Amino acid sequence: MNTAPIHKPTESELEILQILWRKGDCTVREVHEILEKNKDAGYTTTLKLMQIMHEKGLLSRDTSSKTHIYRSLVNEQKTQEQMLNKMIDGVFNGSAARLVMQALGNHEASKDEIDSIKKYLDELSKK
Amino acid sequence: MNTAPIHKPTESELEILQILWRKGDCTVREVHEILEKNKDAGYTTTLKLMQIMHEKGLLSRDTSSKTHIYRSLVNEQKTQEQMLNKMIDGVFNGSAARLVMQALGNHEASKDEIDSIKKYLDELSKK
DNA sequence: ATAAATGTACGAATGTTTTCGTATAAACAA
DNA sequence: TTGTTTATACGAAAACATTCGTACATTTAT
Repeated sequence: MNTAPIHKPTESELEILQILWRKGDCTVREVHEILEKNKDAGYTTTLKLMQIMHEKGLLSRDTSSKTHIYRSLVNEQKTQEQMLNKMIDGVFNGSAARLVMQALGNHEASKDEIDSIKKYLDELSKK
Repeated sequence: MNTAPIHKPTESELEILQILWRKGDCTVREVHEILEKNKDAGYTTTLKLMQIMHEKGLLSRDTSSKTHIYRSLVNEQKTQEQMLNKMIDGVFNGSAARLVMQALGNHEASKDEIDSIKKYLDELSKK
């Protein structure tokens, strides 16, 4: 037990979390500027979203200076895990294998990727 | 190009689609009875949901008899594909391999599953 | 024939997420 | 100093999604 994911993040919240996971701590403006590239929303929308996420306990923030700095409180791996499991159970009839094949089939995995997966599978087999 | 997914299905809609994918064409009652096992909602809720899905073009229906029969108009594979791609790009930084490993690591894949994935990977390698 | 069961239609309440306008304060530049 | 830019706060509208009640029609059983 590590992070407490009482609220599962919404779609928009996930976009923000992703930015924070990649970039580390950010101001609202920094997040907004990245968001803007793919999306079309006002600054106060992003602000509000992040404030709500803070209320929900998804983000912490440092308010010691005027410009607040936000940090993700939810673990990237855990979140990935949750979403995947949900998807496997819900959409792939509980078969991780089917999900894996679907993923690899489409996403044009590179040779290196395939090799690393094979290696990983060998490890799993041993156990 | 096959199915036209103008609206991406919501969570509830996905539950219904899954039933239709598994069972084939169904009446509202059939869907509802399955839904009820995991969920707690009234019959008319399911009805309304399916009517809306029909409006959206997610389902077709045969109204020739009093009891309407619904059919999914969206392709299971395509939908899985869409959801996966979104997840890979959005949550796994574009790396199918990372998703795959995460999926296999947690979901306690069986020996058979692992073998079938290996076989699949070998096929992919050849190309 | 009539009552009970089963069905659809549909409006409307509820709940949730997303978006934005406006107020206000602080920092900054002229 | 005074205006401009850059922040936060926050209420409330707008957009969706979910749930249910009620009306009404059609079967079905008595």
